[in-house]
Amino acid sequence: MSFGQTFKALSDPVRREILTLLKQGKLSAGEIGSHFDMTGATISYHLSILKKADLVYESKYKNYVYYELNTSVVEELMVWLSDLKGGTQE
Amino acid sequence: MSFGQTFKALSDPVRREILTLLKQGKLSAGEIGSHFDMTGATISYHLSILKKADLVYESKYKNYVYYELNTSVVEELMVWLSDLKGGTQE
DNA sequence: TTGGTATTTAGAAATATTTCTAAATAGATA
DNA sequence: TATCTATTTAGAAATATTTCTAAATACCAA
Repeated sequence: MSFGQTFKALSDPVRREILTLLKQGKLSAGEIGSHFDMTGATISYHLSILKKADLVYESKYKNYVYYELNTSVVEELMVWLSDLKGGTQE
Repeated sequence: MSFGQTFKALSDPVRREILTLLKQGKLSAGEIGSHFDMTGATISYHLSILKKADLVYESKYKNYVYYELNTSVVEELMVWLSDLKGGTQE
């Protein structure tokens, strides 16, 4: 994981919306795609960016690929931001 | 402020290092530039991105332009990330 | 005013990103 | 096996980003 990669992943509105959808729980690539007016190939591209940034992980069942939020990386970002702000609890 | 703009600003390593330098306090554009092996024009470009993202604000004194961290936007990002993770205090 | 220092703007080149269409792969079922 | 559905990969086009050099602007000081 690199902060650059993670922040870049979060800079795109489609990817932020995918992550918001995944707050609800695991979804397949197709279910995610149905929320957007884009081709499956484009959604697959965005999912690959989120995966490389470790913001999601994937699991396979039958011929579906499911994606799920990885909250631990979100926490690492919060720590970095908190440190930037100047101290953990102020 | 838009989250997209702010996350994009944070995705670049030079800009993250500038913000880290500014944890110490206010610095002029030239002082910031002296920490990098880049032209002043390039530093000015990065500062403009940080300014548009509201991550820094600037003040002028004599013929210097000083930059300072704006922590309130950092807090807004933390709130967004915290919500993504699912709840404020868990 | 003239010249000096600090910073930004303009324009160009190299590279990266986002999207599409078309083709490829993976796995399920008839 | 043959075929269908779900998803990813490849390649291309449009756009955005990052950096530079050169020029412009801003402000101070002699």
